[in-house]
Amino acid sequence: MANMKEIAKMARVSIGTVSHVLNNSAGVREPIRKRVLEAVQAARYQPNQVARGLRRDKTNMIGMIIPDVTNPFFPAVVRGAEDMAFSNGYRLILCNTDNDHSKELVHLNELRTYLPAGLIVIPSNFSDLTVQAERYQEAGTGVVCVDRLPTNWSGDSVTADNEQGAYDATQHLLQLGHKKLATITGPLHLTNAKERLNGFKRALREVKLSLTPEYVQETTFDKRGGYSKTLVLLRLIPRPTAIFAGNDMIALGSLLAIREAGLVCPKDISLIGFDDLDLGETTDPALSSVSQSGYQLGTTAARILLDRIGGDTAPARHIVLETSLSLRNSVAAPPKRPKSRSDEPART
Amino acid sequence: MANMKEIAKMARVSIGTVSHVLNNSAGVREPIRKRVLEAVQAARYQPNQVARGLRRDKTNMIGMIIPDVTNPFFPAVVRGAEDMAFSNGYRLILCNTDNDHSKELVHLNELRTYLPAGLIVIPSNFSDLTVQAERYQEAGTGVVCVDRLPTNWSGDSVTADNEQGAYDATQHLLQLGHKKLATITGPLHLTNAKERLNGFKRALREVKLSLTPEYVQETTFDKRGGYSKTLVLLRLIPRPTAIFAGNDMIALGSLLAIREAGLVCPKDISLIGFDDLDLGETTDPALSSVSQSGYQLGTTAARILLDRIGGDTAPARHIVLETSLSLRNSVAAPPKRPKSRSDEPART
DNA sequence: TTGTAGGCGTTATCAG
DNA sequence: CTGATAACGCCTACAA
Repeated sequence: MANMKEIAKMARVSIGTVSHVLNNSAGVREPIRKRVLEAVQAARYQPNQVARGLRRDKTNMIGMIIPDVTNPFFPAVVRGAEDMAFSNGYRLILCNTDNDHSKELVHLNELRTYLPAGLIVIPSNFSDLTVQAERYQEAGTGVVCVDRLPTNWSGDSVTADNEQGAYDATQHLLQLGHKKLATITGPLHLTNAKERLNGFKRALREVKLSLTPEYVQETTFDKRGGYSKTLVLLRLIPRPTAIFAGNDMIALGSLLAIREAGLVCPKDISLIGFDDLDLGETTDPALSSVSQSGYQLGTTAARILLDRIGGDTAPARHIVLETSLSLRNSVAAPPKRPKSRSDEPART
Repeated sequence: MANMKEIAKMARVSIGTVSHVLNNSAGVREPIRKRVLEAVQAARYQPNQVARGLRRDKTNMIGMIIPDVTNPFFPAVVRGAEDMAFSNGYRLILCNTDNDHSKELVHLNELRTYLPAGLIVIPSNFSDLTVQAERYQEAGTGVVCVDRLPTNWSGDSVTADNEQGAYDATQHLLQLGHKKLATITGPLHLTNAKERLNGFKRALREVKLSLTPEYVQETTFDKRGGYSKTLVLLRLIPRPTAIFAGNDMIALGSLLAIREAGLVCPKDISLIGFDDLDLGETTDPALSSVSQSGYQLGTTAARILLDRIGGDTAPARHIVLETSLSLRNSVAAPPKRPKSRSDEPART
């Protein structure tokens, strides 16, 4: 592969001049400049990014650590980050953690030796990120946290307004007349799960509805979790008439459980999710959901990083993106009359 | 960040010895070896991958070029590749092309300057890959093609047995008694789409059913394409009683169109997809599909690459992974009696 | 404005 | 078996 020395020879200039032309680091007289550029063209020369990285102590790569690309919500974030990074000349190194904080640690340590220009992280459960990020900061490498934050995170972050989104969803259910509202939350040590629960609670509080502890079920952010916890909820007496699911995967599991129990959504029970994944459109009924843009989460995170790379030293930014309610067919007013006495509160 | 020089000083040896210990490139006497390792531990030293890459003219990164992470089938491939690569000490640089071959070209050119150890590509439409790959081969960098191949691709490849999978699906429909079979294919310049069509044709040929040209619709591999082409099919007289969709996204679009047309799947019309995506489980009816493992596609591709990196110079390998039929509720026997005369063949 | 040369952190070659 | 030392390709003072 052609290198600078060859280009210099071809253009009959010194290697330093070639570098100057390529980086605009010194005013090079036009005729020479042109000669260099022509040589570059002719040889289809492209600077070796590895050598450049070594010299500059920084590469054009942005590390991205996520739980799992395979999980429908994350690819959108990745894509957003990739688009923004790419159009600014940066490439993404992608690492999966499976929500395993020790795997995250390995990636964190490893990645630093690639001299990335920055790091975008969707932290795993019980992330050590705060400690590790300091080592990056020392090297002048920015770290942006996305979607959920480790406890005590004080660096840059981009999240959705989980609390408000959950509040809106819950309020919508309340307005339809639901009184027996349940929620299936994600792991409550994740900030996004906790915030969503808080939004749910706030909406109930506002209408002075007290929270039945059994109506709050915590599980993992996946279909299986939603399925099993829904079975639990459906056995309760009185049975909830609406479920706010911590995310769409949980909601999907719920839907399956509801169907299997011989109930009909939304006639017997309303369901609303969070994330507004594409696959919510094709379920039956189509899933109502709190919409957040993973793509925008990604672009925003990359944007912040690019600013930091560009020398922005302002205090940490905490961007919170708005959510909106995406209403489809999985919500309706609660059933007028309970089907049987067993649906009534067991007040006797 | 600590470097070799510091470790050498700490262990009171030369920098060369440190390198030898770290790479086992020379038998170092145990006491010294131990001293070095202790220093490495103490300083939490990790070799700078960029410097190493420059020196070796090869990094520990594997470039991966795909159409779009956001497209449900590809993340699985990415994940498979990432897992295999990671467990062997390699990292993935991910690039999206949006099926745009000029964007693919940019990535292909750019990526080379990062001195990747290898490249995994899911080619875009009209890919120039064959030409570009030669430049990689010259540098001794392996390139593996996945899922679909550019025309004339002669390098390593990993694909599913698209032809057989399509054949199996079609045969299943035939065995249920369907005679009016339609298919909605992906872009036929993509090898996987073409092979799937070939499988479909072979199954028909085998039972001496002639192919009605209007029953073959070509479109893009997405929901919208499936939707619009299904509308076309549903207007045909006689109307097909079964549709084999080129992939699950197309099938999803089909399902929506069928529903909208007031028909019921599978009672009025059977539907079978390809890929067996997770989201096919939650549609109503649950989607039958030809199952292929994207994950395995990814791991296999990475495995080949690792072998090449390890010095394997055997002739190009063309791995074809088996598919299986994943039967759910979207297929049934054709309706016994046509609802109206218009469903009958127009033989008069 | 252009050229020269040193060095980024590693590895590899070659003496000792 | 261990230690100097010269690259790898590029950038950047600094000198001319």
